[in-house]
Amino acid sequence: MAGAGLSRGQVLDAAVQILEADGVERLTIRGLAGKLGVAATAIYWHVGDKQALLDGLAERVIAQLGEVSVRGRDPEARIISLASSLRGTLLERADLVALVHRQGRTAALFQPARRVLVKELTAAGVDGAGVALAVQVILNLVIGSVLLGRQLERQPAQRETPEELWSREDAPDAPDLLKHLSRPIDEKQLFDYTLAIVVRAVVPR
Amino acid sequence: MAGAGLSRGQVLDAAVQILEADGVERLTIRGLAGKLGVAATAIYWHVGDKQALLDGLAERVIAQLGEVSVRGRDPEARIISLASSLRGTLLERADLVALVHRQGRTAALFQPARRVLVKELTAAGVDGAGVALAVQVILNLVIGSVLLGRQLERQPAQRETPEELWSREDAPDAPDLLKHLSRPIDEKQLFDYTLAIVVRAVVPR
DNA sequence: AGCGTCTCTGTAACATCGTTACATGATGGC
DNA sequence: GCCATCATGTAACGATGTTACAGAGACGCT
Repeated sequence: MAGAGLSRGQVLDAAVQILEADGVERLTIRGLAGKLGVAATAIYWHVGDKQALLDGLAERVIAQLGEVSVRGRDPEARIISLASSLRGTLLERADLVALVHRQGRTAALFQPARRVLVKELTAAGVDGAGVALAVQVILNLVIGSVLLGRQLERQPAQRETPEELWSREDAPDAPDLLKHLSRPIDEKQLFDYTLAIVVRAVVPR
Repeated sequence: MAGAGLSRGQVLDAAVQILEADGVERLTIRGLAGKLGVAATAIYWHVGDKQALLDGLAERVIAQLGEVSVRGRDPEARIISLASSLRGTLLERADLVALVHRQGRTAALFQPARRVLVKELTAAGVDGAGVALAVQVILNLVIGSVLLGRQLERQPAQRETPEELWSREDAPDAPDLLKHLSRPIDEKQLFDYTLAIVVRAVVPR
């Protein structure tokens, strides 16, 4: 590697790999340098200190994961498909999203989706104040779902399983209720359900 | 301090203080010991390693912040007040909530609220499957809002202000829309709005 | 060719962090 | 008085982020 010369891009690439494979806490300057066959100081030369490294990663994630696609005929369907597919994309890279969040760049990550939503909602006949509000409502739903979903993925052994949290006294004369409460939650179903409610309330028809 | 003898409770108290004053990354074994006028090994004796310390903190936060109160006459108003006040309480200690989240104990933190919600929704006439779904929808709203709100608090200097994110081409012939988009978001208003939509859709009337 | 400058990399060190091995003091029961 | 348990301190290890500093290589200029 020493012969070919290092570049900022290569460093960030390797950092993303470590990040996705081992998590943030395992992303270390020395480890990154080792992966690249280089001394730690080379990292400092190309990308700066660790804060700059994380900023660079966030920037890259924002550029790569921000893109969205819309499908569907009516505004309601288009908005739902947008939010749902965005959630799916981000959930596949939930660790990267968490990094962006930690770096305080969440707003930037959602900017492309925000633009599209503005367009769709305006086309649907929502007025200025309503658009600004509705856009944020929908995006909050997405980011909330992603941040929560990440926890369920990354920590497969939640301390308490749903079964342990509920006892019979919580649902005195309703074994049916208890059964439903103890069932693990299908996050996707939950999201789709909430999304449908919100979009239906926000989009005029 | 050395004369009185140290206790696990005192250690956790001091840890909470550091946590709220300086943030997680500043919570260090040596710093904690120093604050207590004690050697680092004393911490290990009383609470174990750092993982155990964080677990203990999460446990304490869960016990203290989990409580909820409900006010209002009809089920809809009671549920809204519950969710809204829970959000307020958690937002005041958003760093502690983030810690609980990181420890994978989010479910436990919300268990008291979950119990109350189950009761309220059942009283409102929602059936088993509906209760399980509605409870989680509402709580996801709360935790999502808290996790997002924390970022806005803790990092007062978001990299991009709302004004910088929008240019005139985003709203070609609608200066009114652009004005609304550029305005900073009132998170509380946003939450109340979404909450009202969701509760109205979930509670039969 | 000689020289200087700029770019890039390595060596070595510093402070800080989590953690542990080990010794030492205190305290109370026998 | 003696010993076991409790509680704390000293000193060290390895890992981390970071920096000072030196050197290699390329390139242009005289």
